[in-house]
Amino acid sequence: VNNRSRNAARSAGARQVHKQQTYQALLHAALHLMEDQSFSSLSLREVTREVGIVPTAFYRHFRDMEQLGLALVDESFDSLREMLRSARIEPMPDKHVYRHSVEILARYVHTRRLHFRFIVRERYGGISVVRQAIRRELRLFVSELATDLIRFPDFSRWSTEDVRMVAALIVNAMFATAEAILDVPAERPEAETEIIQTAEKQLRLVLLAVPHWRSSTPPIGA
Amino acid sequence: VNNRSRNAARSAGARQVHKQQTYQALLHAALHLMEDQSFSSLSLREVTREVGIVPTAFYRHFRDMEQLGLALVDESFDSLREMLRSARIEPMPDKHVYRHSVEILARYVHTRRLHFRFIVRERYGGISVVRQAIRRELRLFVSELATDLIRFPDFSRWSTEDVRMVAALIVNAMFATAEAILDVPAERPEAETEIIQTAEKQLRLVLLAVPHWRSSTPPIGA
DNA sequence: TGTACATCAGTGAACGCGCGTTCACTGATGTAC
DNA sequence: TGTACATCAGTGAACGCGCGTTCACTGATGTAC
Repeated sequence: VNNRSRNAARSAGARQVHKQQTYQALLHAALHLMEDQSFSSLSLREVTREVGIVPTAFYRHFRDMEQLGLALVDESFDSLREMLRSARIEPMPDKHVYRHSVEILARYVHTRRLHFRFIVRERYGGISVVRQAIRRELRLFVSELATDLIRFPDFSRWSTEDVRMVAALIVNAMFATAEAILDVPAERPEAETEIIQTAEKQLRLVLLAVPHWRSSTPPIGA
Repeated sequence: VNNRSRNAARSAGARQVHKQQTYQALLHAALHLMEDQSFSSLSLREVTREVGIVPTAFYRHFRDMEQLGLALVDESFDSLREMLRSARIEPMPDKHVYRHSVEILARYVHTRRLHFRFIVRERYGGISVVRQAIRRELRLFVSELATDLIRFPDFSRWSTEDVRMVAALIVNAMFATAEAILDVPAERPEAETEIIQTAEKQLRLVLLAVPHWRSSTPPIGA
């Protein structure tokens, strides 16, 4: 008997499963409602209405909207990290490495549209707590990209700080590209091609400079 | 008599002057209140309360908050253009052109703090009408910078499109830098030095690539 | 397996509040002669 | 300059509305034996 109850507690019961579904529905409803508005102008009642539960049920899942916002930051950065992992794993054609990288970005912007939109929208704009959380995650994200870059021979003698500088530049360009793709009007899908071409050129330009770089604050011994 | 009335109408009467002052006070109050919140979460009543007029008096100046937002876009981009003009007019030391450019940016971020914050915050985040207006102004701003760049010998054989691509990259890095400066905590002012150094390096890196660039879509005849 | 009790996701009524907007108004400023 | 009328920035009361949050509740699911 004791065993059975322990197992029931360990594996998810019907109640737990259902709660988890509502939780996910709240996150998705919030992202979905951000089509035409920012997170800060989203109301608790709107979100619960979209999910189909009563406003007070919200408090079974989050203390307030701020906490929901933080959950969205976590979920959205999971998508970004997955993108980075794709870029690492997929075979990179030496010839078209820039094109291929930008295409991975474009693909994730489409499949994880709501997550990208959330980060782009709330990165500078929204409520303080969410903005801080995004800023923190973004710093980690830049570091992860820097770690990837440093493996390439061109960066082998670079200082950590300078690699981060390049990574930050690329991440900024990447987000501007993501925003541009998100903004392509439905009636002009061909606009995306131009955006991708521009992003590819920007990436190519930045990495073209790398072999010629000489830091103004060279590492000790240089 | 007729003359006098015409002159009175032409030169600003006391009433006109006072109305203009209230108008400016509304714009400034809105920018000021955006310290801890975005424009979309700003209420008409908050703004009039800050100015010290009754809510209904707002309608003597703007049809609604959206119109006030558009006025803020115009005013803010005037500040940005003034910055570009500074960069054109001031003598550029050949040796430290990157450092100097970034310092002009930093100076304007401080003197026009509220305008920069407004653009950075509302560029991706806020209400649609304001976002569209910023996007439009930003495209013009990129073109203006491209026109400035194209005067430099390194860009002489570049296509217009490619110069715009570089200008857009620089403007994005510039805004990321502006945001970072705006975000420097009051108790750590020395953080700004690092931000400026990074921005300078990014600018140097991008322009280092320029002489080595070969467009993948070369102009006819190349 | 069956029963008695505990848990807890979701309900529904109620609250006080700040909001945008309407309307008729006031009184200082401007205009006409 | 003086007077009579027009303009219009700002006033103040009032409205209906959606909001976040409280509270006591219900009833399906879970637990103990």
